[in-house]
Amino acid sequence: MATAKIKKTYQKPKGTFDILPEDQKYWEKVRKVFKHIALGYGFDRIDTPIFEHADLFGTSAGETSDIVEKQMYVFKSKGGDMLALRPEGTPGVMRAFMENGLFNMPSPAKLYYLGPFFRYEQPQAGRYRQFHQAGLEVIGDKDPIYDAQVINMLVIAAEELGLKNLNIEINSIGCNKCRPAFRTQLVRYYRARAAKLCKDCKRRLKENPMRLLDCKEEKCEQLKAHAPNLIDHLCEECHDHFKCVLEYLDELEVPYSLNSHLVRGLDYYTKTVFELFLEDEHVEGGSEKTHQRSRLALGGGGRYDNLSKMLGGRDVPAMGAGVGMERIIGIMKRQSIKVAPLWKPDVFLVQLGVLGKKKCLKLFEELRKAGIATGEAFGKDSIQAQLRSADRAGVKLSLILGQKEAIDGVVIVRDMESGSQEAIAMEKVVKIIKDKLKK
RNA sequence: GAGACUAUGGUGUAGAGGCAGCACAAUAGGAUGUGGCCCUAUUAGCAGGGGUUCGAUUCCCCUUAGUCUCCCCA
Repeated sequence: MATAKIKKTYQKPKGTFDILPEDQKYWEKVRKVFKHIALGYGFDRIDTPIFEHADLFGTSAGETSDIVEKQMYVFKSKGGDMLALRPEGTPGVMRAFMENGLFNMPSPAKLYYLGPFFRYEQPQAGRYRQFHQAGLEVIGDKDPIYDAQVINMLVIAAEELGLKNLNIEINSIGCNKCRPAFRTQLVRYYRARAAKLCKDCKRRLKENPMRLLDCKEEKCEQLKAHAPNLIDHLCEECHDHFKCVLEYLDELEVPYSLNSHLVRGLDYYTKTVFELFLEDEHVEGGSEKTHQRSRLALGGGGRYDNLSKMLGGRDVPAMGAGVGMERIIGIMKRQSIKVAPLWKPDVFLVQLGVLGKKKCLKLFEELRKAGIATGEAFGKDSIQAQLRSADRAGVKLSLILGQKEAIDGVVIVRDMESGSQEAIAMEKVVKIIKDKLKK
């Protein structure tokens, strides 16, 4: 596909991509919808650094999480500090919240962000080493109503972008009170059957037993079926919390399904965890057409009541979510969801001769100030070439300003569809064009 | 970290062990001031390295990149 035109060492690093002009409209659309929704729910924007102290992520996500173990870009800065490109958004936002004393703002703080994140991985469908996420965080309130609202916002945003067949998978992974007991039971269950586990799970059993629940190896799946169930072991508080979340989701008519094996890979999560999926059905090309049904994760999140304390702060409950922008855009493209171009000229300015060219420069300014999208091909001097450009730009009207017209103080307005032309006095051009475009 | 497939102008493609073609796009023109259709010209390609061969873009190997699966997730 893309052919090497430049030296290999100058080419883009693996897992990165350029967002070319033709794609910008999708990005702009996603950003716009997300911002609009965030504002509609009273969220304020926050931007945190692209890199942070590596420990911030290590402590929050857990040293044995995949993200920290093998996906983080860590580097030593000149001062000797170990820094890391942010692999996700939540720790940075929580850090900013604590560091800037945002708990003194009206509580809870409702924050949103958009930006690039970095994880070292094998690139594949919708997965890059530099990717973009849009995120929401509600910090400072433990009420389950925010769990539901944040989840709902993600669904609303996806729907507004034209995505269909969305589904939330949701689970509760308990809190510091109930999870340890559950974990003990889980370990006991699996230890008795350790011989049947895949090699990854043998490791998980020692390091992070909760993750045993989302292994997809067949033999582990079989064991999972009879493993102790998280939801049966929630303490009263967690149980009630979860029940409330589900009731609120019902009230909002958010489509969801329970998934007792959803645990998510980060240590800071408590209680509610969820992922947003799109059930995508598409036809694979090739000689034998096969209907592929795939579940694509668009985003996810959960409650993280422990994070603040893990980072050495006071006890601050919080709830957050994020979506992957390239995944959303990928689906928008695959489903041919129409997005309006960012700019399309309404009129085209055609200039002829030295004097005409000069006058056009001024006329262009007036048109632009009046909010009329104006195309031009000032570099071309032949009328043919310019009209050809006008045609390709798909404008309704062309304005022709040549030597003769410049002297007479008029502009020729040509209707590109009918081919009819009329000379209009320079002073009236802007107004008349505005009227014509309205029709 | 494990595996599968792919690699021809900017894009999409054809091709054969012996001169690399087509379409689209781009650029310049087409009786000196009028677009679309059309015509002419120009620009531009076998990912990189090695091997087999008289000769390799074609066959073989390696590298790289891309796509995809597992893993994990966004």
